[in-house]
Amino acid sequence: MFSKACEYGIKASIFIALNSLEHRRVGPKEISKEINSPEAFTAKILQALVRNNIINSIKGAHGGFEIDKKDIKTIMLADIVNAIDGDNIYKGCGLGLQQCNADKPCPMHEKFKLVRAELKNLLESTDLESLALDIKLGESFLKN
Amino acid sequence: MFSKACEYGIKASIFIALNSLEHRRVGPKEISKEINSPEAFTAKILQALVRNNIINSIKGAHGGFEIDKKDIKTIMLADIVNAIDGDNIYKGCGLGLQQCNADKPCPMHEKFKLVRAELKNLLESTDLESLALDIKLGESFLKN
DNA sequence: AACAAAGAGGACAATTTTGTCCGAATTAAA
DNA sequence: TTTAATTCGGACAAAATTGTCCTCTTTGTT
Ligand code: FES
Ligand code: FES
Repeated sequence: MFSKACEYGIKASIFIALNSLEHRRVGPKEISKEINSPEAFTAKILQALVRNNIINSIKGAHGGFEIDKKDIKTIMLADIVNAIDGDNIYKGCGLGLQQCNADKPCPMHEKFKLVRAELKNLLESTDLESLALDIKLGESFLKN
Repeated sequence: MFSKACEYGIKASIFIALNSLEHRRVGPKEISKEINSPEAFTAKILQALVRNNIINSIKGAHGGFEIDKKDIKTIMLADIVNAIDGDNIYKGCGLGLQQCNADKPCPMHEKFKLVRAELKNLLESTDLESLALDIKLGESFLKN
């Protein structure tokens, strides 16, 4: 469904949000440990999230990654997916036609667009804060 | 969403079904032309579909690929996806946890399982015949 | 029997994705 | 001002996916 990079990006963002709610900065080492991902690769993805203004980085000693507290509830999963995997999952044809076009649809178009719309709605309506709070309450987990 | 191999496999199966309804066998050359896919790679995927008993192949002169007419309405998209991409899209965790487990769910679990169920339903309830007939009626297309 | 027209299968190549490493730049603290 | 902790960026490596090519086998036709 999502690329590995995107999965790591989402989980990392949630973990950073969780910590930012408690004014803690975290680095790639701690993040990759908590989300069970390769450290160096995760660091690359964090860089991409920084470039896309989803998370902030503070360089130097006592640095790390954080998210402005006020932004945590306005950052949606869709923002992260878009930054890493692009918008193909929202807009692309399920059978890989060059463009999904209702005027010249692929055989799956009518049914597929419903699934795609539901996925889009999920991603656009889910914010980082609610996901972080679920973790905090022990109702969900970032690794198993 | 699906791998390229799976996209080609679905489109090829629909095209073969369409022709089998009219008692025509088709080969990789014609198939790849009609679904706009690389010929040799498509041939590989066709082999896999044969091994999975989704399509039949007839070797030798006047050979080609076909689907038993009586099977066309009972072969579901899910069968093809399963044969090529496996069942991860139905059963796997959206955030890549080793297993989707409601007792130790990832943060997306509750919402994601709904999308996944809808996708599963789509694939399990859509048969090759209906897709082939749509093409025949000019209501959908295998390339653009 | 010989030939031609197919699919089967294995080896290989290109591309993309995933992952690693290391040096440079930045910053706080001693 | 030195040092240590940290992110940044580029080069590199490994693995998976996508794609190509060539030979073998099978089978209908002559
Ligand atoms: S054309 Fe394929 S999903 Fe719309
Ligand atoms: S645990 Fe992630 S989708 Fe179920």
